[in-house]
Amino acid sequence: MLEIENVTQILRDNGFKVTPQRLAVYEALAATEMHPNAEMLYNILQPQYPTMSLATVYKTMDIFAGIGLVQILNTGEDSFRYDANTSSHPHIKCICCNKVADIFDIDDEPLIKAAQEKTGFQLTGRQIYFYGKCPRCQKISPDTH
Amino acid sequence: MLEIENVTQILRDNGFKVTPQRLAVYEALAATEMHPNAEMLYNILQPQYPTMSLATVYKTMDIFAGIGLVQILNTGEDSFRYDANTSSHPHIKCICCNKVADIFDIDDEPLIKAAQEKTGFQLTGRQIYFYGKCPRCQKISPDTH
DNA sequence: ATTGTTGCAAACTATTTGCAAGGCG
DNA sequence: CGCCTTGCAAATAGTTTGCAACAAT
Repeated sequence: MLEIENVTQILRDNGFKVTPQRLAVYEALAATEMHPNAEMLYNILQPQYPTMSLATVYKTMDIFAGIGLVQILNTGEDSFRYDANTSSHPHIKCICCNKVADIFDIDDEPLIKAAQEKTGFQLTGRQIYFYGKCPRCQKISPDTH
Repeated sequence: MLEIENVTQILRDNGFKVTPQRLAVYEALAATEMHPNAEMLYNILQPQYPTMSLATVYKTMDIFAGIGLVQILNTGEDSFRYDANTSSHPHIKCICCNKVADIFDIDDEPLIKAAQEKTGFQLTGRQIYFYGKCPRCQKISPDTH
């Protein structure tokens, strides 16, 4: 969730060129809450950037992930999703509508500390995913699942 | 981590036939702690079951996951890993040697409860992955990462 | 001017599927 | 014996790569 100037700066600092495509990809990701995968991003960008290619989206996300501008989510689907919020927050996915949401303001420190102590690992990251039925889907189809 | 008789029973109860391949796949998975992906399982089984095909491993894991005999792990690799222990325990992966280990006896209830309250979801499952450097790799290459 | 980037198409890889032969119930 | 399963090969889908034209520095 950075300003374009900051994205520009971070790209330059890491030896990458600043291109309209890269900024557009970042803006599109930062502007949505849907945690899109590469194809969703490509479809979002298509109208404004008709020559944008899926390969560019992938290459861009690869670079962004490498320099800490985005994080990659594995919710168990066949494709990766992306999040412009790089803080290590848990995510939750509705098993009915497939929406992926953030969970902020939840204290996972005790769990992390316990994991570190139990395993002796030097922890560098984590991914926490919850699955269930969202409030909306509970109303629509209360019985399924 | 069930006995073969139990696996047999569960397959039958769910209307699936009991075949040597299915039992072999289950045994191979239950016997290892490496959290293998389909290809690793295939390679493990190959010597004893030379006609075993990768497709059979995939189909079998699909059935097993469906009837709760295995769980599928997404550690962020390009392939899924499998675990014969279907309890919802966290996993930890070494970013150096890529080993995936279980974390047992860790209390994730508070986090789950908090997630449920924050989101209003009816939770049905979760996946918790930690990443870092294992004790062994810390000794071998203390500086990297 | 140099070097990195784009965008197309082709390559690649994990997984799934169609189908004929075979095996379980 | 009927139907499900196997195992091969082909298909599929997400992602990556090669490369020539192009653009950022």
